[in-house]
Formats: sequence, C-alpha cells, structure tokens
Amino acid sequence: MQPQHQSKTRLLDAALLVFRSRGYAGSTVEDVCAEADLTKGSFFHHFKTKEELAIAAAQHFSDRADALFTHAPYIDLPDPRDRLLAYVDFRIAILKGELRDYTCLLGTLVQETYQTHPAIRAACERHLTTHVDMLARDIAAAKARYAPDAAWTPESLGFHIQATIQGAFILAKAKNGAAVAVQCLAHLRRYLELLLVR
Amino acid sequence: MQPQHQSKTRLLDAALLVFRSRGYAGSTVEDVCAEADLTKGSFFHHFKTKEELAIAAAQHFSDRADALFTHAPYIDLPDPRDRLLAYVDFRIAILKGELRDYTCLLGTLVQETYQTHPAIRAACERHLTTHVDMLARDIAAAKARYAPDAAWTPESLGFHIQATIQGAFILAKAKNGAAVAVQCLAHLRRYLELLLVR
DNA sequence: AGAGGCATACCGACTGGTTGGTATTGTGTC
DNA sequence: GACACAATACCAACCAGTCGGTATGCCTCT
Repeated sequence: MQPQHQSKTRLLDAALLVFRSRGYAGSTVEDVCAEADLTKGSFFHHFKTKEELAIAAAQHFSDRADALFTHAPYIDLPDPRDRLLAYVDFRIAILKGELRDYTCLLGTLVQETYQTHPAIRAACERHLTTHVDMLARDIAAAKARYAPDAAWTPESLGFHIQATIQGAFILAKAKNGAAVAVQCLAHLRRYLELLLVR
Repeated sequence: MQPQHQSKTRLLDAALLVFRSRGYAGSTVEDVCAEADLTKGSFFHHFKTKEELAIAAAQHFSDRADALFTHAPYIDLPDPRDRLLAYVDFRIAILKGELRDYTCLLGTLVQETYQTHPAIRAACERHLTTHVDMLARDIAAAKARYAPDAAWTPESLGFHIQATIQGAFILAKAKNGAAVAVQCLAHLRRYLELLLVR
C-alpha cells in the first residue's frame, strides 16, 4: 500500500468508530468528520460518496484485523488444534473496553445495507470470507489430524465460528456489556474441543 | 391485549418487513406507510414517533415468534433433549423465502440502535431474553437428565444458541442466501448432541 | 536562488432534496 | 354531533454533496 495521507487514514479510523457506534444510515458524514477533526471539504476531497467511505472502511477494518490475527502470539503453536483454540481464547481476551472498540464493522454494515447498498454488501462478504478462509486452513489441518472422518467441512466450521462471534456481538449490544459474549465464545471453544478430540 | 385496529396491525406488519430489509435509520416512515398502503396521517394517528413504532414492532415480532414456537409441532415431545434438537431443526426448516421474511427484527434493530436509542435497545434485550428463558427451561430439563454435572449453565447455552442464530442471519445477509445459515445451525445441532449425550 | 505555474490538501458556506412530525380537513359510525 | 380514523398539505430541520476559494509544497525554467 502506498503511503496514504494521514488525513485519509484519520477519516477511515473515525469511520470505524462512528459506523460501529451508530450504524451506516445512522451516521452522518459530519459525524465522521468531527471524530476525525476535519471538515466536509476535506472529506469529499478524499472520498466521492459516503458509500465509498463505507467500502474503504471495510477494507481498512479487514487490513487491521489481518494484521492483528497474523501477528497474534498463538500463531507459533505447532498443533493446529491448539492454534484454533487459542484463536477463540484470543477473541475472548480482546472483548475489553467499549463496544465500539471490539465489535465487527463488517457485521454491522452488512446487517443494515445488504438490501440497499449491494456494493457494501459485496465488500463485507469478501472480507468476511477471507477471514474464514484463514481460519479454515487451521481447521483443515486440525481435522486431518484429529477427526479425519467427520462429516463436516472445514469451511462450514469456519463460518460457524464466525457466526457465533457475530451473534455474540449482537447480544453484547443488546445487554450493553461483553459478559454474555464471553459465555457464548466459551461454548464455542467447548464445541471445538469436542469436535477435535485429542 | 384489547383488539387493536386493523390499520395499526397492518402498520406493524409493514414495519417488520421494512425494518428487516433496510434497517431502522435506513427506513422512512413513508416506506412503512407505503408497505401498509396507508398515509402518514394515519401513521401518526397510531404512533407518536418512529421510535415508538420500532418498540411496538419489537413487541409485535416477539408476540408472533412466541406464537410460532409455542405452537410448533415438537413441543409435545416428551424428552427435553428431543425438543431442543427439534427446535434447531425447526429453525433450519423456516429458513425459506426472502431474507426479510425469516431474519430477526430484534437483532437487526439492536445492532444499529444500541447506542443511539436506548429505549429500542432495552425492548430488544427484553424480548431476546424472554425467548432465551423459554429455551433455558428445556435446556435445564435436558441437562438434569443427560449432563447433570456439566460446568455450563442452561442460561448461557440458551444465549449461545441465540447468538449462533443471530450470527447465521448476518452471514446469510452477507452471502445473500440461507445456505450458509443452514450449515451454521447444523453445527449448532451437533454441539447440542455432543453436550447432551444419550 | 527565485519566480512562475501547477497539483494536492483543506476549508466552510451553500443548495436541493429528503424526512420526521404537525395542522387541517374530510369521512364513516355510534 | 361526538369520536375515531384517514388523507392531504405543509413545515422546519437535517444532510449528502457542491463549489468557490485559500494554503502549501513541488517542479521547471531562467
């Protein structure tokens, strides 16, 4: 990536927070500008439309997540099963602070725009699938070792993990706290342990 | 509940569809009126504000869901474990037609309004929790019979089930089809089978 | 070095369409 | 005629996007 201007990055970071707090339609361009300490003039210099911002923000979020998970401490574990369980532990561990700091932009965006903004939907689908593909590699390796004959596919389990995480965020929003999400991911971890028996 | 006017019910039914298609902020009052074949004059006769509509729609949705699940065929099954598995099967079976016909209004609403509309958030939390409580009764009975010493609580498993369903809806929206949701719920069913061993 | 020219970045007032909500006026029913 | 319901017209606020303008840096030609 060529070094993009600091202001553009500030706008994207602001968009992550604002969209995750108020949703897409509920956020105004000026909300994002205020969060980034810039003006609308500057905003429309960098982005043609609000929709373009959302698509760029999805990419930005995905890049950040990639960096986070590919540099997480557990990637060095030799056993793919251990890596998978550590991934869930890691996802539990980062459920700290405000909801807008740890919830998923992609889930938030796609939920409310899947029907009205096909381009945003497609971007979210792409990034979510990329993340699941990453998971599915470890899952496939773990399955080969611990449950080679099981009926389920690695990809389907990857999506299941992703679904549980997304749903945990919704419940956390409903209950205004991460506790319920922690419980859900604990169940998810238990499922993985039961599927991949040592 | 006293017999409410037909037009009010039409508006509520319309709100279910419109909010699930376009979200809360993305829907206009006139969208709902058009779907219900009424005008704004009539709308504001029945509801003071758009927010009040959303809260009433959450109640309406919850009532419908209650009716659906308390009259589902499987409630007669004697074994609570069977009832629980049949519940998941039933949830899989109703993933037909358009997304706006089977996704959950509560998850959609709370996702984008938890920060900006506390009253809507609270309504969604209440109805979601009620549904989980209903599940938790069967879970508790099944746990007592098949896994009395397990570490998890019935309530936490109820929320986990709910989370997986909500997340499956998000993925279905991202992929524009129910297939991925079916796979997710199949994993959920497998987890329940593994937890409650006959 | 310095003048001139040009592109990028940024600002903030403005516009035109939209939208939640109101006021007013029917209309059917008891 | 009182009341509930519904339709139309309307208003004020809001918001995405525009536009004219300024500041700053960079390149080129002398």
